[in-house]
Amino acid sequence: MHDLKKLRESPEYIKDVLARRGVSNPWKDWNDCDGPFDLERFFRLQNEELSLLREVESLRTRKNQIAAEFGKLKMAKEDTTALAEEVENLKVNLVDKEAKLAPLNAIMEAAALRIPNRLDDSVPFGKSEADNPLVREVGTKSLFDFTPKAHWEIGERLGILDFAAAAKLSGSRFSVLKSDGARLERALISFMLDVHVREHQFVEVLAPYLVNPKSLQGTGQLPKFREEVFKLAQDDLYLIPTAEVTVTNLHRDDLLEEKDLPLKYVSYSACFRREAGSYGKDTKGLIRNHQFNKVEMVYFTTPERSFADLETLTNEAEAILRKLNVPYRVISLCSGDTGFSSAKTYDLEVWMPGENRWREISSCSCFTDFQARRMNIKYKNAQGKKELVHTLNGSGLAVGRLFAAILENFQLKDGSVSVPQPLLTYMGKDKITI
RNA sequence: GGAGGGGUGCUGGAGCGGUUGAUCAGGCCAGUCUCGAAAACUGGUAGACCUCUUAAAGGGUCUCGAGAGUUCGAAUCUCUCCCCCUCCGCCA
Repeated sequence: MHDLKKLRESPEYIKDVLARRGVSNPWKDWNDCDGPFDLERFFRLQNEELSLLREVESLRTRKNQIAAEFGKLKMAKEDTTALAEEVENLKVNLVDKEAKLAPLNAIMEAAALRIPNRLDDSVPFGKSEADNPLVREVGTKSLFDFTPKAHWEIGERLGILDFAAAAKLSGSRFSVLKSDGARLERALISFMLDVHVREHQFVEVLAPYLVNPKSLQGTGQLPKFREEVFKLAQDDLYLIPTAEVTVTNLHRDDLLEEKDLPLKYVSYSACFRREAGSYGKDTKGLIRNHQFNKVEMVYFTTPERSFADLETLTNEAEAILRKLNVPYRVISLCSGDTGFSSAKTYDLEVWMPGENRWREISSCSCFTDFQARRMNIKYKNAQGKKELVHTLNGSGLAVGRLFAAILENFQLKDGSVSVPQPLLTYMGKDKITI
């Protein structure tokens, strides 16, 4: 969420925010307000809201004065009928004005929640993922003297992936891991957590998978991505789409100390996404499941260093791929492809020889103060002043996709898969065979 | 699920319906003292928003778990909801 005062005082600011994203009307698809909503209406309602607020406040001022005088008169046993009469008329007016103001407040807040974060100057302009510039490519793609298979073929043949069983249990876009598959998944989770905790000084967190709507709003999943999250209707609870939600909300309404920043957390969690609107896309394998495992990294930092921290965070995610020797590339998301709450995002993509394409495996973003403002997360700076923190997060990494990348990159001609060296102690073997 | 207790500022803890945004203590910050520190003493210590000013200061509104109500006036009374704690039952 943006600073409301800034939005009001500077139409130029909001126009700049939108222009950077190439968005002309952030409310285009907004259906919960009566009638079309655009910038013009936004500013008009803002003015109405403000003048109404001033009226309400001055009426309340008088009301409070009357109450105080009333008390004094009562104490002195003097006549209060004149005041009683005045306040009675005043209240009729006040109630009327307040009744007009409340819905206006609500609609303006909802409108403000739909304005995306301001992109950093370094974010390249572009329309779609086709315009994302390559930052670097690391590792070399293996040469196969056979046609490499897709991970679902390898996995099913080895008996470590069972999509038929998953369909029986739950439906499409789920997976069942068995034997060395289950163990590999667990190995990857442990390995990544260990690297981040031991080598990158993260604090490990294990948090609930069910959260209240307020937590989802804090990180910006609501109201914008309502369609994406699973909701438990009876309880007003939601399944987290990422551990970013729980970990970032850990410090909601907190006041942090500057000396403790950056605070670095890493959390494993299962993640749940409805994947509405992606029917028929990536229906096979582990790439796009309703439930998947992910190790997530979160930073709470200062405005001065947040973009430098984004480089560090990205590098920390990359470290996993370098250690495993999986070829990958880093791309910088262009304006059209950067997420709603993010000011700048790097994506990590791994090479999938079976599919002959790159696949996103991590997304590292700097949210500036966009999330912190909604969550009211501040820190005391050197001058003792309270200031909003900056938040960052990145996958470190998506486990299912990494699982798939390992099967595809380290598959052998005989259908077995060699286990990368760092995973040997976790797997207890160097090869997955039938 | 049953019975009971409780939610107040950074923390603890007060608060007959009337200058109580809130006594007091602790913490924290600053100052005095000191070579320095401790102790002692003095002062300061909520946030959001509106308004005013070049700025500082000032004025105003709202906030005592959340929401609604009673009243001229609510932290204080009423209702609903949420959360926490204790005991019993059930349970991984």
